[in-house]
Amino acid sequence: MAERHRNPTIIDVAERAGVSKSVVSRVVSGRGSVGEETRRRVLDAAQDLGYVVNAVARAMVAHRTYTVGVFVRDAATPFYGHLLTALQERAASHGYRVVTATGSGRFAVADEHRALETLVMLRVEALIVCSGILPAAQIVPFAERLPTVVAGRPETHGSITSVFCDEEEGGAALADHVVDLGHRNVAVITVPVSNSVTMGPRTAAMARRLRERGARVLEVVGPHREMAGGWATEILRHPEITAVMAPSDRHAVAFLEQLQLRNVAVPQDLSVTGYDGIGDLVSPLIGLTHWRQPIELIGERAVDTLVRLLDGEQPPDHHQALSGSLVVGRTTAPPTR
Amino acid sequence: MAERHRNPTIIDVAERAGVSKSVVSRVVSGRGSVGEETRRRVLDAAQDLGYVVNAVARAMVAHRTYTVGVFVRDAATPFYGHLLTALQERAASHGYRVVTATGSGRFAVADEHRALETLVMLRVEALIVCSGILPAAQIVPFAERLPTVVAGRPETHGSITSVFCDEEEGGAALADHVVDLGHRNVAVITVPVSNSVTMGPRTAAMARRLRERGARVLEVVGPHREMAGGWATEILRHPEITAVMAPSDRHAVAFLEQLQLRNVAVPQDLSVTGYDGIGDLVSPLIGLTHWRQPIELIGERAVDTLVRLLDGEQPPDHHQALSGSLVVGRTTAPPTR
DNA sequence: CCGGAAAATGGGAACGTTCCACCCGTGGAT
DNA sequence: ATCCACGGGTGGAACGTTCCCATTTTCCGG
Repeated sequence: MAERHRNPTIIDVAERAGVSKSVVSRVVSGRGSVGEETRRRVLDAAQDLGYVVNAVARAMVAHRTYTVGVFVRDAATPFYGHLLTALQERAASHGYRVVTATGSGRFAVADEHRALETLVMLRVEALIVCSGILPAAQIVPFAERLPTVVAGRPETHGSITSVFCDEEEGGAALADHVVDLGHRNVAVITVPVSNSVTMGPRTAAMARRLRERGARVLEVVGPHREMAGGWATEILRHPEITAVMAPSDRHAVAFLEQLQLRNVAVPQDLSVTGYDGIGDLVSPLIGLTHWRQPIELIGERAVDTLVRLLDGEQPPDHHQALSGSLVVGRTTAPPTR
Repeated sequence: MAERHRNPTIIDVAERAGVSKSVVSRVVSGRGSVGEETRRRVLDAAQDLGYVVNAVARAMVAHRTYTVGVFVRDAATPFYGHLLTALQERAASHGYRVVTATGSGRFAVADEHRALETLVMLRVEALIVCSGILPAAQIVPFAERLPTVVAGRPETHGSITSVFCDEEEGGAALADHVVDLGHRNVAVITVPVSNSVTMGPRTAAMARRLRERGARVLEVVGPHREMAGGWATEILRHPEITAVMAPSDRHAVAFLEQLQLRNVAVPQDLSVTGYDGIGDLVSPLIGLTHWRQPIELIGERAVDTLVRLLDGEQPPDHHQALSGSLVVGRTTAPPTR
């Protein structure tokens, strides 16, 4: 099935209006000149028949789809959800459509490769990759084929342009904030770089700066948020710890839940920091101290850069590092012990 | 520009493999029989040339795009973000791709019409409309053209199938919960039906059930979350009010923020309820009492129904009302006065 | 060793546009 | 009167597939 009533074509309209298909094409595509009277007849005929241009046929002959492909590993997370929306809107304002391909929930390289391949099949004109995980090696073959921008994380490979928020800066700023408050024994929930190109460097930066400033650091390895209970147990075993730095807002929230269950008061007993700045949803009410990434800006810049590449221009910079900002909430305070 | 190096075609592959284009077509599309040795040669040639099937050309001749169009008014809200993700994943599991069209931020009917028209241009095979606002009259002309499912809200128009979560049930259940706790003076932040097909009925149901159960109801009209300060001022002017019911989780959170600013303790001074169940992000930590809609299930059902329609079957039901569930958190308690 | 079915291959039309080359009047400049 | 430019119009090729039909090759039983 699924072969519905055939859509009217340019030829049907031409017949009804008593002109050739060329004229109809010129009317609907807006290029070339057509007599006023004829134009009106064509428009009427199109209206009567319910004619709508077929973008598929148009794309085929024009060799252009006005579509950019977005690969996002997990659109369900708020960070990527926001980013996706920003990309979509900005692309639309440039006259491009967005097709999204998602990797599988499980981390399967083959699967992600297939998702990217699908985008190529669809003849997207450019690629935006949003994934803190997909390794550069996977992206390069596609980047050689299509203009590609990696959004939300730095990417050092030569042929790829990336738009991101400097992780060092954020990690260091948060660490400074914590040390400035007077904390000397801090736990950092670290994520191996091999696990996330974003969270790895940022937690590394936190730990480094903490140490530079003379604080003692307890590193708790914790990529998965489900392990928050484990972090809590381990951290609370060290009573000297007065502050905990999480690799993301979501990690921080998961950890806060655990503290709530254990009746640990925040920020009296323990200060907690996050990272990302996902939405106004959590922040104001919970008042999480965090480093805010300008998600919308990242999305806009990524699309703008891509459009420039599509127009044959060189992007101003291969690595566009944007600045975030420190948001001081109510989950951090001077230590009480 | 934007006319990059031409992609290799089936013919290039055929030449290199020393066969006709028909053979290549059969190999890459998997239909028809090809000799083992030949198949290998073709595959090798394709690999060498970096050939990837052109879905545009394929769609043109097959009259199928394997694409469904999703119209969502504002993808940035968590509710629709979740729904979108669910739709995307379910569609993928059926072999369909998803193209999203977004209405403008401002409420402009013309704009939304154009967004839907774009989807028709792209020859999506079916339509999923996610919008608590777009009126049925706007949808009908498209629904007559393409199989259409409205997701997330009831739709009474005959030719449209809808998958939603019964608003009456949720509103009533929440009202029962509040009355059962002993509240007798309750404020409901209502939304006019003209403003939202979902929030209107649900707040109406809340108010009705409250009255049926003998409670006094103060209706505060408040479609926009930015007005939360106003609601707080008005409600706090009525000291007899001990509970407040919001039309959505986001409204509830905005209201909670205001209460926090005014040092009103929840649930001691005031009980608060939400509606939607957006993500595990807010709920566990804030512990908002709310009616949970099965967002993923709505998405899955919507896609499944659409696929059935595409296969020429009749959907089991024009209006698929799903059940939500009451989530009792820590923002509601018996009144203390 | 032959007939014939089955498997493998090739050629061409079709899909719905756009674009190009061309044609036909009309009217102003030469 | 002739020429040319130009607005307005026509028909056909091309885009990259798939599918149908014709043709060739293979293989098997008699």
